[in-house]
Amino acid sequence: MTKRMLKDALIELLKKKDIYHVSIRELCEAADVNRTTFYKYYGSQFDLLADMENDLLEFIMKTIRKNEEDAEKIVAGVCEYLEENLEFARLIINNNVDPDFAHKLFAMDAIKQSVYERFSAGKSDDEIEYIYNFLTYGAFRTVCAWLNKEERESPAELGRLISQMISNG
Amino acid sequence: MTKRMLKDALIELLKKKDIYHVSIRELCEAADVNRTTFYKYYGSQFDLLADMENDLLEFIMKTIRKNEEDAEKIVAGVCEYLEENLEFARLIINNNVDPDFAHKLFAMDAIKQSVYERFSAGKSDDEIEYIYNFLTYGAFRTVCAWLNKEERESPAELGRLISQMISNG
DNA sequence: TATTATAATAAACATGTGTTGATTAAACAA
DNA sequence: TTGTTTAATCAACACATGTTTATTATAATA
Repeated sequence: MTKRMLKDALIELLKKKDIYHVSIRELCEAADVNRTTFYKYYGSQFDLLADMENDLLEFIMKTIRKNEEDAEKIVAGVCEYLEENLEFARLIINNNVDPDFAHKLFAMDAIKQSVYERFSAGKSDDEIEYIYNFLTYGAFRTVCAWLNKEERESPAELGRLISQMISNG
Repeated sequence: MTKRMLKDALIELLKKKDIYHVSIRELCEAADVNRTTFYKYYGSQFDLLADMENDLLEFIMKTIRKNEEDAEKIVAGVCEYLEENLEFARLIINNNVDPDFAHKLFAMDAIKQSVYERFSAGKSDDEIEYIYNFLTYGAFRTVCAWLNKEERESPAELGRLISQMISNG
């Protein structure tokens, strides 16, 4: 598949330079794909990276949905997968092409629900929405910091820490 | 000043299209600045935008540092300024050129200190660092959501809400 | 005033971008 | 096999990018 070759080539190139300095020409050359073909699928390097981001998201969603128990288990599950694909995950996270990636990663019913259950008492819808935003992005950033560390706690431990922060402790 | 003209021109262009579709040629034309001159100062559109981001940060820091009291007042102060420059602030926030913008915005001693005072008991340095990350990015995202709303609460109210979320309530 | 840094312009060049229209290759059903 | 559809290539195009080298304004200073 052509798309696969382009993605693989981009991963290689991103080890040497950041996304802004990857030219479409060299990308196509590395992937051995015609430049016209690239434009048939993507509009830019960023588009391609965004597509790879979605691959990651989809895979995580599939992996996770089996055991949608509580927030702690979900976060731990996500982290486990991210750690298994450490290089790629770091690459996606640190190139932040999509400002809504955090939202997509943690916008799961199970999490939203647990936020509502925990915090909805006596709060307006607007306030709850703020809280939900606050928590998902806080959690996301925590996961990023964790991923970029060399000596990481276990995914389970981080899940515990984050769910503790969410319900505060 | 040449830089000023480039910045003003970019603001105008960003009202019509996003940063990826602003060409340096048209930018220079709009600013009435030679293209070579542009490259003397900046490497790309993104560079220019990042510089504008720093302007915003610096101004906020100057405005805020007078009354570095508690987290609530600081957040309220930041929001107040952002609201006064609503168009520009939205533009910067929604174009997220710098993934560390959140950190820069809230990485103030007063905030860090209040996090430490509130949460350091019985926690390792690593944990505290996670918490600090969690809270600053959560707060940042909340401010973003607030800024993008049409009918916003007052800055003081948001400051209250965020400081509540930080110390949990 | 003449002198000397500094900022901005201008022309030009090789390379990258995004799009077109025409051609070839591969896959598959009739 | 043939014909048909779809994917990929190729050549060529106008335009943008990033850099260089030389030239002209515009200051500030002696």
